Amino acid sequence: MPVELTPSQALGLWHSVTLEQVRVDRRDLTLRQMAILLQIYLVPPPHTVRGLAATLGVTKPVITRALDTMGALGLVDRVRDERDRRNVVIKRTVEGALYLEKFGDLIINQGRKLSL
Amino acid sequence: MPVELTPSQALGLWHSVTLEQVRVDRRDLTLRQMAILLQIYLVPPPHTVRGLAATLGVTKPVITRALDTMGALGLVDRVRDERDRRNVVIKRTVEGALYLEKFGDLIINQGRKLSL
DNA sequence: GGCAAAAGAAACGCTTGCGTAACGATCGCC
DNA sequence: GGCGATCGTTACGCAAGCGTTTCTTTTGCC
Repeated sequence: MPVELTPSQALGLWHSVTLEQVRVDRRDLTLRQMAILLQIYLVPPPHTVRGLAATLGVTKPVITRALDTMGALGLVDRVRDERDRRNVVIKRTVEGALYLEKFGDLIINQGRKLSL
Repeated sequence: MPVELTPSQALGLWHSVTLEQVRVDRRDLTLRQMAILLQIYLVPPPHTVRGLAATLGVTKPVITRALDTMGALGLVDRVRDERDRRNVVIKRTVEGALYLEKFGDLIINQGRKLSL
């Protein structure tokens, strides 16, 4: 079931959601951090640094840094993979799930408000 | 005409758009910069630093810096208001309009691809 | 057991953004 | 004409992100 949007609706939705998010959230995640967070929570695990780097098309340190930051915010967690101790498996957290749930509600609510 | 989205659709849309934007765009605007850009292009002018700061709920230097950056990228332009020379009027640019047009297309296309 | 390959992190120098505070230019108004 | 208020910018010290390179740990394989 695709979502059909007009150009006005598409940008209008992004506009209102972005605006509201800036107003409400002190954390101000970057676009990359948001992409990583959504990837972790919407795509079935396991997630590794290397895998995320490949998916996003960025270098590994970018992922490491983003995980540092979002880990400090409690949005994700890192656990060493015991079966291959070179790997780190990125874990979801309750707080991260709540964060995205709230964000999803924001999108839905702003979508409903779209007039044009 | 509101846009009705399920939670999966809302976050899924954000996920795919964000991901694609990270992969494609080297500019990597922050959330605040994006909010400012959309505000400038979607809301009727005139736009001032003070007005944008109030709308976003941030301080004026935040707007000044964002305009510096986006100005250097050619996405916006600044012109002194001749009727009240304290004011600066923020102007749209062709490049900025193109940027958002492309971004809108991205949203629409990713919306169409949504499956669940 | 030895060694190249792989994964993630850390180090480096740099750029950009932040919040607060101070500043210069311009206005309105008495 | 003077003067407080307003607008946008700049300065400051700091935190966070960047790309590249290097390092450490661990693996797989001969």
